[in-house]
Amino acid sequence: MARAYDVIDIEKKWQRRWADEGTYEVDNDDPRPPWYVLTMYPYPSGPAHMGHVRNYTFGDLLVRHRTMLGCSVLSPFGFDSFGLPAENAAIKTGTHPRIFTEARIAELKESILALGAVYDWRREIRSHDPEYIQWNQFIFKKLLAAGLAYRQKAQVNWCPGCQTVLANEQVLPDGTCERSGDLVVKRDLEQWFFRITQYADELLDDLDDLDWPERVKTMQRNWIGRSEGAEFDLVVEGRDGSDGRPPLALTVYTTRPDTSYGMTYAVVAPEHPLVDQLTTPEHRASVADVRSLAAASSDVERMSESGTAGLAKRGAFTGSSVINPFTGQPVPVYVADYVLMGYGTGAIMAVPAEDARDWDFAQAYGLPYIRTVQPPEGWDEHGGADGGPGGAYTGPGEKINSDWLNGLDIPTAKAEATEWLESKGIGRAKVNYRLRDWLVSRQRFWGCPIPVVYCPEHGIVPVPDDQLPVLAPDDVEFLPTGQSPLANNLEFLETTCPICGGPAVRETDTMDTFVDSSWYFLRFTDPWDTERPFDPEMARHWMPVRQYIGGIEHAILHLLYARFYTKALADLGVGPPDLREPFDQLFTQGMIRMDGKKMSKSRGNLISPSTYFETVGADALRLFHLFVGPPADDMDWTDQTDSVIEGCGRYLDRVWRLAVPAEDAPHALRGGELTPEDISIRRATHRLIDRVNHDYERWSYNTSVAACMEFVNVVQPYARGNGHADVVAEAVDTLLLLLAPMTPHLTAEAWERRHGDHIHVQPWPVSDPALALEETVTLVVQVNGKVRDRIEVDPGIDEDEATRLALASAKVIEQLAGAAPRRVISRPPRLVNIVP
RNA sequence: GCCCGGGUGGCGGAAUGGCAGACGCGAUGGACUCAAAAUCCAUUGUCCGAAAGGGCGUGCGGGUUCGAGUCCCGCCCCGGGCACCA
Repeated sequence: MARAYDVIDIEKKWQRRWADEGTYEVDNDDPRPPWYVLTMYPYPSGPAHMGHVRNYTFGDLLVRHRTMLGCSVLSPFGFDSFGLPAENAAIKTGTHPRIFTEARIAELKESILALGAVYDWRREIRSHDPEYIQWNQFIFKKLLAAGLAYRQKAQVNWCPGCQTVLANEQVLPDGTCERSGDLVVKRDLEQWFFRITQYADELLDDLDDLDWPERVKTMQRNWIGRSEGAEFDLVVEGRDGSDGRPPLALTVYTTRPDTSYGMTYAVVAPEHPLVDQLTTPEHRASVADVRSLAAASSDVERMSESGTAGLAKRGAFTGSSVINPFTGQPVPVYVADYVLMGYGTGAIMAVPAEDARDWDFAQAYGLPYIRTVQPPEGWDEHGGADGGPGGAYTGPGEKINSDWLNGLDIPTAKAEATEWLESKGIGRAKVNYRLRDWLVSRQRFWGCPIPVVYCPEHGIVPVPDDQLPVLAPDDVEFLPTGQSPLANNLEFLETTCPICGGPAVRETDTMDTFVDSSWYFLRFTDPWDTERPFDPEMARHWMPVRQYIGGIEHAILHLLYARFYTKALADLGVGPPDLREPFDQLFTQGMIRMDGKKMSKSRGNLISPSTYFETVGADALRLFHLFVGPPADDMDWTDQTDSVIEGCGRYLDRVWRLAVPAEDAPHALRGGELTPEDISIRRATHRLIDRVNHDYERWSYNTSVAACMEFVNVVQPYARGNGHADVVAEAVDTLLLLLAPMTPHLTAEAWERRHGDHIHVQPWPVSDPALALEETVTLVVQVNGKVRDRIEVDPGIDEDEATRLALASAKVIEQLAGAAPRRVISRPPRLVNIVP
């Protein structure tokens, strides 16, 4: 489309100037108040896509707006440059991941610059740079020394197609690999973990004070999954030690100790260490079947066959019984895969009457149930999950069939039962979490090496600080062997023990890339430091990040890990001790969909921003993303989207023509006294400032754009008619300032042509409260809630006057037809409602 | 199954319990033009009406209120998250 100004040249010119002049570079001793805004650093996958554009448009708007408000705004950028795609590309093409990654970084950086988003590039961080690796490894060693990093055997996700372990988030909900589509299997490997569970309570409690979307906080709370209950021992029948054999007991965890009188059986997980001791000879075969079936099936298979039918082959009686300490009676012990070894104690007391899963299992195996909570009337006739009779009842009610607990409510009975267990010395109150320790080792090349060596004499030995960073050699072969290429590189592998100097081997695993992203925001505050990861004083100066922006897909993993790291670093003395949370406010923008699916490279439904940079320009594309709807909402990219983007370009043309009139344009502007029309334009100008301020504060950019559009609709005819020169100048300058954070190039160029200086170093406009007040207000007159008349009134009108005016309205008199109003609701100056 | 969001014109979306549909896209008509593009002006929820004007309208059914898109109760549909966590 033909444009009113030279979009491409002007955008290039200003992008160059911001870079050359260092407009958005801030020093750590900047005297202005600090304000840290950060958009999640991206994985460099090539040129920016629309999701990036949307993201960085919001971030850039904040940077420019806050700068105009007089803050020193820290706006850094970096690249989350380690990761599997680069390594897979290396396996495929033989190109070293560094070469591949740095080419992608260059492409992404170029499109970020073309968008006109501004950063202090002096602070750029790339996770694969040796300096970042060095401090990443330094922190790992700190965690290791503090016992927050440890090594243990664990089940991990293994993709046979990719010949590598996968992160949990790379396994799709159906249990397949997101890349190859192969079914992911479990493998037991010795792995490195971070002890995030040590911070479970703090991670949970501190959520309350964060200015984050409730949705994200809820997701984190669920993920941490704190549950309170009791743990207690069930003595195996005949194994109380009286016959000379050592006593044997099964420890179970429950959140419902109050239901103990309803225990009709117990269950152990197939992997439970006591299964062999519990299983009697005649049940060995069926128990072995359950165990092998459980070992061979994926989580998905286990879940898909739940319900009574599926359960039939997924459990078996062990032949043993345990004594319910509450009743003294024995109940049978089953092995079943609906109990997980990884949670609680891997064993449960089963109460079919008050637990749906136990109910299903009991139905399948013909086990009895005893209700210990009185269900509501009619429950056993039609209260079941399928609307049929019975079923587990998990609601509130009075305790029954429970001896001394009878008559109590559930919370009281829980407390009483726990106290009883404690007094008898067979159990205790116990808090459990769903949250597991963070598995950080990866059998990959393109990641940060874990800085330890293994010495036959001294075991795990951290690499001394003066030998950091441990860098991977370049001359490796990229083969899909299921091991990091490092394991086949003897030069890297073989080393000496830092303690004894004897032969030792290096760790060949690398760290999860989420480790890299767990503290990069701290490094940004002091990226030049060569003595430590960052100076705690610099972190104290800038942190916490005032506004963090990113996708909802990071609601749990990255945001939880970064919170954990911030707390751990504070405790380890690396970060400021009082910095417990990294991100003050979080904004999660909506995603862009196309044909109902998320726009992404892997789906091949990307729309490239670069074509828009070369046609309508970055400003129009930015304005579109701000205008299209609430930033938090998802948006659909459709056939009509291009028209809307062009509409944004058209609006910018109108702004341009208003701000920079063509030489041959008719100039009818006048001077002299201000007329009432002039004053009403001034009022509109000052009201616009208030509106935009209000909308910026609540992230309502679509309505602030709408307000600016309305304003041009008013000012344009005024300026073309007999407008007053001063009034037009005030209107246009204000508009340019308000638009500057949204469309930085056009406003900069227009401002320079009008004033000769730089709009982005101007102060944000301030409205005159007297002018911003409305001159007259439309009083809506309703009769019985229906609008019958509108009267222009003074904004300061009182109740009686409003009532008087309303009752005097010809329309009202007609509607009332002589009858006296029964009631008049007067809400000056906006509304009067007359009830006849 | 549980927990969040959300259902408003042809479309994207506005609306501290107080004029529903701001703003934009699209569409229709007009001005300018030899013509087109661009630009500018006007109309644009729906029904009745020549018009003035009036009726109906925010997923469905109830309720609270002088007044409900907005608050409450019960449903339906769409999107997302979690899902053997005892």
